[in-house]
Amino acid sequence: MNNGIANLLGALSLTVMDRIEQGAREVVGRGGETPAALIVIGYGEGKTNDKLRRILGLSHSGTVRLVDRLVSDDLVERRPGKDGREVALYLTAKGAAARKDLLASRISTVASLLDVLSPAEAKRLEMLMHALLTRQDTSEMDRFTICRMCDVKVCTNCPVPTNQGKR
Amino acid sequence: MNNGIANLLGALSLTVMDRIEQGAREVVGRGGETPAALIVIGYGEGKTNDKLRRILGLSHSGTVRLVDRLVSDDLVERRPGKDGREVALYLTAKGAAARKDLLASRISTVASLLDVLSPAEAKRLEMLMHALLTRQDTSEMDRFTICRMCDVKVCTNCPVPTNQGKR
DNA sequence: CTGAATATGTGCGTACCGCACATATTCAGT
DNA sequence: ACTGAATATGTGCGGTACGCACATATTCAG
Repeated sequence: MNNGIANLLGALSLTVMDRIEQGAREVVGRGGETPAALIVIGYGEGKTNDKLRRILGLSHSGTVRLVDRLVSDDLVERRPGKDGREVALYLTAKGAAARKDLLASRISTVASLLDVLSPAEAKRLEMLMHALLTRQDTSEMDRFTICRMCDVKVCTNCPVPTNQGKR
Repeated sequence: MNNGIANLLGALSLTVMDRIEQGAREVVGRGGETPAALIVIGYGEGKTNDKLRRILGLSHSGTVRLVDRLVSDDLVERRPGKDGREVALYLTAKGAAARKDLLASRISTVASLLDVLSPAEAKRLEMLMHALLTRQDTSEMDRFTICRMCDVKVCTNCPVPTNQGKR
């Protein structure tokens, strides 16, 4: 009977995402999965269109149009990939800057919610969230999708299983 | 320096909302704020269009079109309100059933994520989340917006401040 | 009784995304 | 080497979700 806790986690997650999305929209002027795409592309440069698609959980055409928007905003470049079929996605200088702002906005937004906790409480919460994520079954919970907005600079000791390899 | 914790909470919130939204789309066949609207309308029957708008954080016209969709799906009825200008929104029988499914889907989805925690861990997490929400400054964190997807049936001891009055 | 405030509805445009289809490249098997 | 399957991308088309500006109807304050 975790229903009360589930409701709490649902409400908390809703407000956290409301705030993150609002901040992201202010930074890049776009919504949906577009901000996440910018972060994912910068996470591993030269990423292919199809890998991006799977991480974001979008359809193929949706991803192409998303990249179209990023290119028209001068945030992303399409370069020829190793394989003649592939497209390699790279951030422009403007895109890298926007990505940096995006990550900073996300962290500061969420951190401001956490400020009401004492250091000891924050530490306990951290351990519980860490355990919660570590113990999930990764086969159905794709780690790149979970981490698609993460700032690896501040994420020491990532709890999501098998997050070592770049692939 | 809550940055590591902030990143964890961001990642957790993202996956929680991913799952809730996916379940909601399967239940009502719609996305965006439409599922939340169904829950909010059922939360206090006879709600006016404008109150719904403020809770969902949408524009006026966006709310009108959202209600149009709910009406065309036979989930909501527009009845004349007390004030001649107002419209009173009511759930149809189909709408009430869909709302119930929506809430059940949300709770079971989140609860399945929580199943990896021991009862003691879950209790600790509950207390921390409760404190986190209770201590927020409600003036900028509208409580109805936070709770717009909550199931009041399972939310005993709601942490969001001044949640007693209906207004 | 007149103007302001409130509440709703509409025309129009846009962002975001999926389905079906077309095209180009690579790979496996005979 | 050649043919079909698999892979990766792009496009036509449509639908959903939403905002801005405007129009309309009702209520309220002076």
